[in-house]
Amino acid sequence: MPPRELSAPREGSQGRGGDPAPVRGGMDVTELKTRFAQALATHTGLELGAVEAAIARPPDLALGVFAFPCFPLAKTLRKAPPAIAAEIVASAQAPEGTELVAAGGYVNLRLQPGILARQAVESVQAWQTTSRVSGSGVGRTVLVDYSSPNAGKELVYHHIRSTAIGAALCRMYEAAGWKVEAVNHLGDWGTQFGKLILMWLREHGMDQEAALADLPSVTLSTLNRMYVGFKPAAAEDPAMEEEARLWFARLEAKEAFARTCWERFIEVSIAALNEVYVRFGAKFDHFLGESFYEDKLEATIERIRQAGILEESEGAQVVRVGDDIPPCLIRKRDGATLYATRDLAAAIWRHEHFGCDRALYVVDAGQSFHFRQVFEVLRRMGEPCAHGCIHVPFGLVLGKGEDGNWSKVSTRSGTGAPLPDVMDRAAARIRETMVSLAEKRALENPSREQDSFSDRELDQVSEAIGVGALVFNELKSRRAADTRFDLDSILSFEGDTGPYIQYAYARLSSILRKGGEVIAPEAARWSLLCEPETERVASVVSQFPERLDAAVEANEPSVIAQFALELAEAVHSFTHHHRVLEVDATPERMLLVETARRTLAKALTLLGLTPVERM
RNA sequence: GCGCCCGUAGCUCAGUCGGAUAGAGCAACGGAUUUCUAAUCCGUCGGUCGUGGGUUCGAGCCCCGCCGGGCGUGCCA
Repeated sequence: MPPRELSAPREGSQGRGGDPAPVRGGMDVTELKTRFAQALATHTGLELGAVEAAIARPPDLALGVFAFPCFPLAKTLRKAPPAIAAEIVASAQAPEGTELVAAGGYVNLRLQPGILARQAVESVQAWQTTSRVSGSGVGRTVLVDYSSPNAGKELVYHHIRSTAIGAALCRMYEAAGWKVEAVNHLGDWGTQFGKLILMWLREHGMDQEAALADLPSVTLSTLNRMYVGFKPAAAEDPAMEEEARLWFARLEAKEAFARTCWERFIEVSIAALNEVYVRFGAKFDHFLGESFYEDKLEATIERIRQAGILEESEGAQVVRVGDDIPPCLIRKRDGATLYATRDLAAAIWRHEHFGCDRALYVVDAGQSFHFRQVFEVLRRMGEPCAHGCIHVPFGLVLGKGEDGNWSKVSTRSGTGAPLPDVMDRAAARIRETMVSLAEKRALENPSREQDSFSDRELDQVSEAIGVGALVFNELKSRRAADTRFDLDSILSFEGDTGPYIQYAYARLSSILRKGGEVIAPEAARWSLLCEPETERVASVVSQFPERLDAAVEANEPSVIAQFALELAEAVHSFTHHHRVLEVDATPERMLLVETARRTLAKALTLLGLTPVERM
């Protein structure tokens, strides 16, 4: 029985050269917020923490960078909020480089021209030198269990969801200072391997020696062919079902022939998986499949028994986990163990070997129930790993059916198609677009010098944009939402898409290429970076660390995806409104362009997209 | 039946700790190219935030009821 069936799979930055100058004398965003809070606290008699918690961001950057609502004070002070705001502004001292403005019931903190840009530049320099965007996770370890497909089968499109989310989470945690252990809980055990062994034997006339000798020729498509072929073959010869079960029993008994075949099948599967994983930068520190825990199950059950929570119920062994949900099945009536048993053994083993503070299970929302049970059993066992276990659920990948309605995975809509094939198709479509666009440009503007691409570059760029577009589509919405597979809108250069962000990055890169050297921040005339479009870029850039922290705490890659979109929009607006090269403010604008570019590259990389210099 | 998730513009979605006029993209319509990539930008149109109560100075957000949809629910994984 395959673990985690189709509908339920478990599933570099390119900064420019040049050493960033050391940051000094600057004030980053959080520091500024604290100073603002201090100024307010002394004049309101409120606790610093309470003030800091109340501070919000105004809806419009023109109002300021921070806002303090005075409404809650109205009752105690017995004054109208606008009057309170006016009083605070009159008496409190604004931090250096800022001014306080009363607006309605709010006290807003406004920055002097260019301060925002300076903050952005210094913020990026700070995280660039430590190569970590935020330090909130330093000293802690997180284990991320993701992708976790069945061995012996090809990845199909919907596997992209767990893989993209999990891989992004790994990089996000790393960027926040965590030590990350990425684990692939491969479905590498069960009767399906009895079927594969039997099929392989049949293909060699039931001659074990011949079958063994031919093992090196096994590829993923061999496995796939046998997997698909078993059902029709067994329909003709019903005895095969029993034979397959027998072969799995021999595998469990470590019988040499079965074991050797199985090892080769797993080896081929992992190699094939890695070929796909590398295309979205998914990496695993450990492939620890279900088979790995087989010899640890009895000890796990013994531990449950010793905790005094194992009960007999209707012939099975169970643990009661609450009044509102059914008990967690540990051992079936026939003595066999279950999915939950393996997850319990895995949770305990992993915690003992990796010492992780947090363990994420990036598995679809359909298995919420299962994880609730497993985590509750761990808690009742008194296992220390229990409190750090977090199920990170996500919605379905929907495809458009022939009737035009969105529905679950199916081969026809493309969501059940092999994942590498879809990636190839996406890359090919981007390649076509690039070529036809180049032709169009040459026609419309024959005098202008056009970028030309070698075949190799064209391949690399279209791969990065095409695959990146697929990944971005899976990450841009909240995990809980279902995503929709519609290649046309995914690959569009317009709207909330990967290519739109890539284009912003390529534009910035192009400007930097043509602009040459970037000045040191110490030499910058900050007040020249004061237009609304310029400040918008600076504002978004300077929010990166806090947004990353929020994303990590919520285990939500979409927070980073939305951030990347916001930054891309700000960048497009900026480059459209303001010339960077050959103007008075060129040195300063170049500095901002470089800062935005580095930030965009980092955000894209966190999500699993490869930034492209030209497109 | 019970549990979990979801319901925001015609469509797809954001909306942070409850805070200022609920924001984007697509679609539709109208503009912008002597300009570093127009794969872009700017504007117009479009909302009883499913619904009825409650808490609050203030609710898309919190609480309760109802309606609609999805997923799950004892020997699969």
